[in-house]
Amino acid sequence: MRRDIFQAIADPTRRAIMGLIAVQAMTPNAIAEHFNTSRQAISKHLRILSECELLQQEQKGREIYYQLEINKMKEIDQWLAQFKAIWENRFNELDNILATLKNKTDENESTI
Amino acid sequence: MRRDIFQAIADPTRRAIMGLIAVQAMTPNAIAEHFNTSRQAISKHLRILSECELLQQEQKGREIYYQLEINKMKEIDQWLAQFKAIWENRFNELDNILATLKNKTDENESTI
DNA sequence: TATATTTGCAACTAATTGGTTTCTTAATTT
DNA sequence: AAATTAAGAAACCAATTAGTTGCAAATATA
Repeated sequence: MRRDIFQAIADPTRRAIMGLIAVQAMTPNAIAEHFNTSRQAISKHLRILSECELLQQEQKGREIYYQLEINKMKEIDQWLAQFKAIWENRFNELDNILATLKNKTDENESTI
Repeated sequence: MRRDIFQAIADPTRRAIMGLIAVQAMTPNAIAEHFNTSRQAISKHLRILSECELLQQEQKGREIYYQLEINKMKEIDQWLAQFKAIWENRFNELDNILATLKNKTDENESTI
């Protein structure tokens, strides 16, 4: 049952939960009200997110407020960086091609 | 069998495949040599990636060269943007607090 | 033409997943 | 003190998943 953050975000309900508690901490019951599934199902999702260290929790009486541990999300960004490097590089290459084409056009224009 | 890009990247083998063919196109056999699993298993992963529109393929004789469709990866970046906005915002807030603290210190120093 | 190679597809299996129901614990309210 | 509320845990179920084995189609080579 080794879980990682990529498995955590694979489920659409979990992604929705993450969006919900990204800014504001919420209790499991409050979260469950936003979905069609049972509180227990949400509770299991919260446990999975928790195992991935994606949650902060604060107990207040018998309520537990969960909030997204936003710093953990940087791990996805870091993984994505290798691909971002490629698409930005290709964009720059395209940029160079366009610039070269433009220069050639300018040269042609100057000979008119 | 509705697949999305988040499910595609949930599997560690698939993420490894993606890293492998991000820069250079490769055949299924060549990809499979990098892993402990069978060629058929890799083939299934490629099919899943394909269904998520994460692959470009080019047939050359009886070989098929697969390459990552890097533009599709931007979808993850777009989803991540909402969280990035939060962590950058919090960083700026921290920045402001530090700046305020520094100003106060400067004021105190000027009264010495 | 016969054989070998590359690949995809279908059927099957074991493990995992997301969900439900039921139960327990702990904290509040009446 | 009794009833209610919030939440986690365990047992179970249907669906999905990642993998295997076996096979068929297409291309290349002898």
